[in-house]
Parts: sequence; C-alpha cells; structure tokens
Amino acid sequence: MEPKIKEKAWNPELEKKILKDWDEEKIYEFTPTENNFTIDTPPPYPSGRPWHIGAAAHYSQIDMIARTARMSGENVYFPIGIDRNGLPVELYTEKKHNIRMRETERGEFLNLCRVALDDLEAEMLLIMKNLGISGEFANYYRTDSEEYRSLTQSTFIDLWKKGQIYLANRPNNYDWVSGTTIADAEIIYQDLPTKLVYMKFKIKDTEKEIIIASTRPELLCACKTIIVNPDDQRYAPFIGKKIIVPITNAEVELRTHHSAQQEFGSGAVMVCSYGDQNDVALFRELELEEVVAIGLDGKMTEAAGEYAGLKPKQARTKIIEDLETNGFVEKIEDIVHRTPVSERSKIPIEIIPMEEYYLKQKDSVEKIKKLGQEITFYPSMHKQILMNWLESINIDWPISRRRYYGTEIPIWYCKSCSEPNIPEPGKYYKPWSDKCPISNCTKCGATEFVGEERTFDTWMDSSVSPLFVSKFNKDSEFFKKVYPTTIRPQAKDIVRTWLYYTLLRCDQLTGNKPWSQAWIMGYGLDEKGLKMSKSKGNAIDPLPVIEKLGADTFRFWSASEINHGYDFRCNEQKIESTKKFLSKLWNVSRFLSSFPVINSGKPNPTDKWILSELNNLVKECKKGYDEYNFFVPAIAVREFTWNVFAAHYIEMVKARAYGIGFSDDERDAAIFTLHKTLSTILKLLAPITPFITDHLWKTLYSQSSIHIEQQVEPEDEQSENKLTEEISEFNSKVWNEKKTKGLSLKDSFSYPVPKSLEPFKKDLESMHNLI
RNA sequence: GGGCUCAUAGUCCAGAUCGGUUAUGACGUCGCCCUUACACGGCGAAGAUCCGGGGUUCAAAUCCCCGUGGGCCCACCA
Repeated sequence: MEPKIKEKAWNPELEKKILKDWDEEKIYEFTPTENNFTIDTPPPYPSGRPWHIGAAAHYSQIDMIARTARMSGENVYFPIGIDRNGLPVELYTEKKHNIRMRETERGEFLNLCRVALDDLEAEMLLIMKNLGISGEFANYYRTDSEEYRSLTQSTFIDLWKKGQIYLANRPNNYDWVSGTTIADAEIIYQDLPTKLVYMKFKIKDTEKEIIIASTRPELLCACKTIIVNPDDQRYAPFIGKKIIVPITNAEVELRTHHSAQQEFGSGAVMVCSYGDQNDVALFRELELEEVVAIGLDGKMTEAAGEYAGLKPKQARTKIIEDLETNGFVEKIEDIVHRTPVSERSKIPIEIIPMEEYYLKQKDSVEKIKKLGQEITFYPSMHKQILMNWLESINIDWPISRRRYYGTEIPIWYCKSCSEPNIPEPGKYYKPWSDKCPISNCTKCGATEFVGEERTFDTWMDSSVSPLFVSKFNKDSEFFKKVYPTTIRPQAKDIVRTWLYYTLLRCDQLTGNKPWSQAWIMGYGLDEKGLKMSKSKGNAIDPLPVIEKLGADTFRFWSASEINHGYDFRCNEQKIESTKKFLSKLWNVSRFLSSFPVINSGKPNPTDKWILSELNNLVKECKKGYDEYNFFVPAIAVREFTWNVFAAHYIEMVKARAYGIGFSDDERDAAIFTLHKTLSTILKLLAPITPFITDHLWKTLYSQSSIHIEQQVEPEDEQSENKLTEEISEFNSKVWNEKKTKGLSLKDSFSYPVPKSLEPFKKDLESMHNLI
C-alpha cells in the first residue's frame, strides 16, 4: 500500500499553514468558567534587538505549561502582554537619536520611546507567534496602555487612602553637576588619589585616644557613631564608651560591627551620613539619626558649621588644616582610593538624602512568608530565593523615580499649602501635563496646583499583572472566576523583584495570594556557560534560527536540553541537530501511514512487550508533566521512539505487518500495536512539539486537532524492562555476526534464538531471516 | 565579602531523595553498510583518574567534611 505521507522529511514550512489552521479553528480561545487554569504570563520587555534566545526558550516552555494543562482537561487562560515601562527604552532612545532625556521636551521624548517600543514589540510578537505560543494574541495588553496605567494609579490611590504610602528621606546617589539622582547602574568606579587622614578622637572620661582613619574628614559633623570589629581586642575595654568627635565636640558611642576590618587603618571607622554605601547601611541598621552635611547644590550645609557653603573638596582641605592646628592629626597618607563617580559627568558622586515616596513592606514580611509557604514552587529549591530575600528586607519600598517613561504618580500639590491632592481612581492621569482634576485643595481650598513630575518604579506596574489579567476593579464577575490565578511562570533572576512585589501588592490589595504555583526557570547562557550580552558579542538571535529550523525543532531542543530550574547553554549547532529526531518521528509515521488504522487486535508477545514499555513511557512522562518539567518527557520519548520502538519493535514486526508469512490476525495485531504506539507518542509529544504532532495526527488519525485531545493515562501494570535489554542484545549480536561474515542484513542466516526470547521467536526469525 | 547553585568523555545531559556487577543517552569524531519508513538513515568503534583532598562503609559518581573552579543574585570597603 502506498504511504499517505509522501515527503521524506519534516518540512518546517508547514508550520505556517498549521498556525493558520489553529487560528481558524480557534482551539485556544478562552471563556471563563467556574474552574480555570490561569497563567500569569510574564510580559516580555522589548529592550532591543535581538530578543534573547533564552527568553524564546522560556516562552516556549511556558506554552508547554498551557498545552499540558489543556490536555489534562483544564480550561486554560493564557494572556499575552508586553512590558513597556522603564529605563531600558529611555537609554535605547537616547542612544538611537543621540539626545538626552532631560534636555528633550518630555512629550517629544515619550513619543520617540513609544515609536521605538512599537518596532521592537512587533518583532517580538512575531517570534512568539511563530514559536507556536497558544496565548491570547488577539487582545494582548501593554503595560503602558491607558488601561494598564490607570490600574497602576488606582492601586496607588487605594493604598494611599489605606495609609500604606508615605514620603520620606532616603540617601540617593547624587550627581551635583548634572543636578540629578543617578541609578546604581550609572555609577562607575575610578581609582583616584586622595588623602587618608588619621585623626585622634578622645575617649570620654579617660586619658586615652582612639585613632580613626578617613578619606572624608569634612563629614566629621555628620559622624554619629564609631565602629570596631567585635573580634578586635584593642578596643574591647572601650565598647559602649562615649567618644568625642574633634572640631564638633559631639559625643558618639563606640560600638562593634562586623563590617569594620581590623587590618584597615586603625581598625576603627567613623560612620557619617553619608561617606559611602556602608554608612547608609549602618545608619539604617543602627537606626542612627542622619545629618545632611551636603546639599543639593553640592555644597556643605549649615550643619557643617563654619565650613558651610564650601564644596566638599574645599571643606576637606580646610578641615585638615584645622585638625592639624589643633593637634588632632596623627598622620596623613597619600592613597589611591576606589571612588564611585558619575558615569556622565565623571565627578565623584555624593550620597544625599532626598524625599521619595515609599510603600510600606516591612510590616508585611511575615505575612508574605506565610503566603510563600502556601505556594508550590517548581522546582521547590527556588522557594529559598524568596525566603532569603524576605529575611533581608529592612527598608520599605521606594516607589518614585525621576524618570519619564513610566506610569505617572497621580498627585497634584497645592500651590499655596503644598498639600498633596489625590484624584479619584479609575482614570489615567498625567500630572506633568494635565490640568488638576480637583477644583479646590482638600486642605486649604486654594485652586492652583502643581503636578507631580515623577513616575513609579516599573515594578509598581508589573506587580499587578495578575490583577490586570483577571480584570480587577473592572469586571467583578470575571475577577471572581479567575482570581487567584493558577500559576506564575518566570525567570529565576527576578524572584526578589517581580515575584516578591506581586505577592506584596496583591496581598495588600485583595488580601489573597495571586497564584497557587510558581514555576521558575534558569538563565540562558552561551555555549561556554557565560552570560549572553550584546557587548560581548555572544548573543544568539533566535529569529533566524527559528526561521531556518522551525519552531518545533527549537522547542524540542529547549525541552530536551534544559533541565528545569537550572541554567542552560545555548548552542546553535545543538539546536540544529535536534531536528534529526523530528525527522525520525516523521519517517516512523511515514512507514505507519502505509497501513490502515486498526483499532483493536490480539497482541502477540512482541506486541505485548512494546505496549508494556509504552506504558512505562507514559508513566515516566506523567511524572515530568505533573511538575511541568519537560526535560523528562522529551528525553524519555526520544529514547523510546528511537532506540526501542524504531530500532527493535518496528524491525521485528515489519514482515508481519506486511503479512508476509503470517496470518491476517497476526498481521492486524502488529498494525494495531504500531498505531497504538505511534498515536500515544504523538500525544505525549504534543505539548512540546505542537506543529509536527498535530500535522501527523490529522494525517493519520483524526479530522480534528491533537490539541483538543486528553493526555494518555498510564495503566497500572507490571513492567518488563529486562526483556528490552535482552532483545536489544540479541539483535546486536545477529547484526554483528552478519557483518563479520560479510553478509547483507537481508541474507538468510543460521542462528539460534535463546530460550528467554522464545515467545518472540517467530518475529525475530522473520526480522533477521534466520533459518 | 554574603547567599543560591553547579562540577560526569571534545560538547550537552542521566545517574538526585533508595550507596552495590562492564557509569545512561544525545551531539560531534572515525570505520563499515543503499537493509521495500528514514543516508536528516543503519550497524559498529574510539573517547571519562565521575574537579581535588580527607572521612563513613565490605562497597561511593552517589552520603559527610574541607578545599578549588564556574554561573547568577545581593553587597562593595573607611
């Protein structure tokens, strides 16, 4: 009989047609019912070409989650979104047009960002679609849409009213030349020459002195404590004593702290607001009261007494003179100091307290820990990342940013009394350009306002994604059915941010956790195991790879190469060689397509053996699918299909399937078993390689898609692993013998079948033409 | 510096919770072979001091301790 399948290999071009069929059949459409499986899909950020190949693998696997759930009978809601807020697009736009954000008119700058995002987004959506992702592309969302931003603003207004938000001073990196705060990422370190001054501090009520070395003596006025290492015996007798600060004569306490190193300087450190990041940490940890010694103009403040108005460098020179005059200096060393400088202006940054909005989180830590415990993590080890993070939280969350491309903080300040006025929730507000929607100040009744210029930290937006997709505050019917959602799939590096902030915000707003499961994936590294980056030139562009090899090849590579939760290496050649397996699957199917489908039969021992192995395979795959670990089924199915089913079973029953030398019943049993096995393999692979399996399924078994089928359930029966090994060994022996004797494989040959393989004698004899 | 994690052939990976005969499979390499599904194939071969050191044990890739090296996250030196 002519095979139904003519082509000799799987052609990835077919994927385009299959995508169209899926669209027309609408098999992935979602209508909410009482029980839904909702995926809180991570909205990817279009930060520039090329899209990270690891991300493409990540989204392929998220799609496998959706398909796995569908095949186990779930009603799957798989939203698609694009994250568009934040710094990366600002930097991208500045570079692309060679402009500076702050020197460009705000509306114009935002437009340029928007256009850049649109281009990058289009390519990203194309890749996602071509990967076969079965999400809701028709109404994908953007985090910078009016609808999304108004949700972010509404949640802010809600929390503001609940008293969860406050304004506070916080030390910031400040570049006083550019007049702006800068992000940690914009700081570079330079080795600059400076003076290390060893100063004498008196210990109160004693004749003793303690020597303290510092590069920032001008900050003496902001010194609030002295620390030494707890193991440092030299200072042990004086712990808790008061120390008199030179020049200011202030009294501060001597205490121990592990961050002081015995070997550096004298081993004693003065802690000032703020000489460096360690000072910031210590002020916070020890709850010291800060002194603002340097102002926004980059000059010493009134707190510096007679040094007020001087720049830090001038003040330093002068205070060193004064210290020397008064005998407070032991010695001065010229050293080279690793100094944090602004990447832009190249001047040393100052750490200056500035007013920012904070969202309370410290009070929620215990509650979030509890919620974290209730959530199932896949793999479980990554729950630890969240728990460690929760342990280390010691300040509230600063949510305001002095940036442009973000959701605006919806506040107008009264011009006469400065009272912050908050608008009603439900609309999208742009205080930097919009007229204040409130007519009279709630405090003094005045009518003139100034709009807030700052935006939110982008995690304020992303952290409400489960609320957005479940139509929180918008469609209560829908929300009731969909929230809490089912699963949050995401990468490992943003557990401390996205996962944590989502838990915090959703709990604050709904009193309920956002999902019951979290699925955490590792990073995609290059073939040497290094992080991919555009600057290193080791980034692989996924688009040409997918176009050339097809989505299924890429997806099968992703499943068979990535052990869930661990980092993985990307190698183009490896992806390419994965195609061979699809080719094998194709040709097995091509062979079977020359036989009619038979739905029942009386399996002989050979058939029973392969069906039993097939059942073992189903069991193994189920284990993997139950934990959304696609590595397990991918490896298991490949191994079975290639090395057991094709290599041994098909060869053993070929003659029988053709009916040469066997009865009709025996023939039909073989054909039945062949189809039963292949159709099971196709189903087991359907979530991983949706294109080829659907194509083969429709060609061989059904009018309708494999993606509306239920997954195969294992039967509870004993395995017969031992036989597989014996069969494979026997076949090897015969092949080798024939080879040594210079015989062709079809030549007849005299060789005994061992007793243990007696039940398979007839099939083995026909396979090897044994006499 | 703190945390998490990994370490098995040229490359990737199994062997994890339950120590036990010649350490799994794939890719790559080499040799032979057109065998009525497949040369994008078949058969076969070579290739591993299981990171190092110590310990527990009759027995360790597997369990324990100490190192070394990679990756990532966080913090960065008065």
